[in-house]
Amino acid sequence: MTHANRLSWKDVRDEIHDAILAGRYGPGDRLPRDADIAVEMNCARSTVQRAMQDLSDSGLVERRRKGGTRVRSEPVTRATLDIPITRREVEQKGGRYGHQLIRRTATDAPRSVLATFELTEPEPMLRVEALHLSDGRPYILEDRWISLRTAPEIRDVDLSAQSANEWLVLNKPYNRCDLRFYAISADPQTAELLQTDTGAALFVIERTTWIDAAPITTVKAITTPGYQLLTQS
Amino acid sequence: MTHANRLSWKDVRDEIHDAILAGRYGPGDRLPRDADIAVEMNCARSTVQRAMQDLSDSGLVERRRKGGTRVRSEPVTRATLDIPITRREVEQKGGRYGHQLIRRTATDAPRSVLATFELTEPEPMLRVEALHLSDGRPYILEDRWISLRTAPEIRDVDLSAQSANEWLVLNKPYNRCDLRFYAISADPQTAELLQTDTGAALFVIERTTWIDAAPITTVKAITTPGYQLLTQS
DNA sequence: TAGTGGTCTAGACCACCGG
DNA sequence: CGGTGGTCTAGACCACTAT
Repeated sequence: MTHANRLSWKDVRDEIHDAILAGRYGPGDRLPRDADIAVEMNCARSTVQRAMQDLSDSGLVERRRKGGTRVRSEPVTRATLDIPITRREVEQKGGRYGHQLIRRTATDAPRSVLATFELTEPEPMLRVEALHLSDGRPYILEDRWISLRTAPEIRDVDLSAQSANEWLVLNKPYNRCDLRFYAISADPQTAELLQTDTGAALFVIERTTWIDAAPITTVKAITTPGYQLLTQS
Repeated sequence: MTHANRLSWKDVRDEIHDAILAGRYGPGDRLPRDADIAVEMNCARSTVQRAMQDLSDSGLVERRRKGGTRVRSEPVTRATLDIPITRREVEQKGGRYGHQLIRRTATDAPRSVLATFELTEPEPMLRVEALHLSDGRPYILEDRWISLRTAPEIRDVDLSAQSANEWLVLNKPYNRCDLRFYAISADPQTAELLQTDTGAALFVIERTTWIDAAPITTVKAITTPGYQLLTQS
């Protein structure tokens, strides 16, 4: 006779997952304590803990000390996005990457940019407008603001040789990153730069980064028509 | 004299994180084995493992058995998105939620929908077009296909009382979910339903779900102008 | 303050995969 | 095959928070 195989945390996770989906626990219901589940399933408590951590990460349950584990009452679709640096993205699609520096201006940040960074005091910044190319054709138009307090070295970087995108990724690590997605209609100037029609619907990715509370950069990346962003499968 | 405080896995993570950012390990470089780091930092190997798991989840390093831990050579911005059910989203913004069933059609899936599900055989489906409202005004227009093989019960649901969105979330759990984001120009019909102008730039969220290999639903959610999707902070 | 999840430890064995 | 990460265990203590 063979004894039962040892349970893995994924087995525990799936069992609890199925129990919730089967309706044995409804939204808001409290699950048994980890320790009790461990006894019931004949495994160590840390194995249950590992399973619960995963269920919590994926948004199915919520855990609180003393409060126990509860099924999330408001279900969400939770997904992970990977946004590569633009050069890498172009090359992975089989294109030849290039970029053009359009304009480079040192100036104080306008109010809208300060608001994005959650700042109230004036901040000296470098504004960089650049175009990323795939096989010589426009791919992404970026309008970027970089804090000269947090990243003064950017003054001495030749941004026509290396895109601000890449320099920052390699030299200015961040702690916090906010993303924002939406659609805009191409204004005449944008349309011309992206070689498309005025009024075309364009997908926009805004990214803002900080190191601790210090602002690093905020960028509005305006993509060409047809661009799609996919989740990791 | 007090002895040094015990290290937490976050301390270990931050230390390694900083070492990478400071350039002590460059893209593609191999880090020491977990066991060595544990000795060096005077903690258990499992603590290092926990720290590394986090760094791996966040995309900074890649780990392989026998191959060791390496700094990811192509940096990515990794972010987590929470997409709530529409009713909840509207209510959270302080709006009054409503929805209208526009059309409901049982038919075989067209080729484009089959392709989305990665199917080659014909599949009977229910197509549901509906409008989500906030304070009586259009909020999201959804064009949804539901597999009648996987979710036959949907035939008997009154979709004017409960949106397909909510019924599915509560009754048809999924295993796999693909998301896709892009922008479109409003065609005349869409513009009328969303009470906006033809040609307006609209942000679109496409979501496709499966249970194991079986298709459940695919939905194209067309948002009203100005809609933005944000990451969790 | 007591109950629950969160973490650390030390040791063991397993699973994967590069050489 | 051997080296490395992945996981399990049993036990201990800590940290948060509901009651």
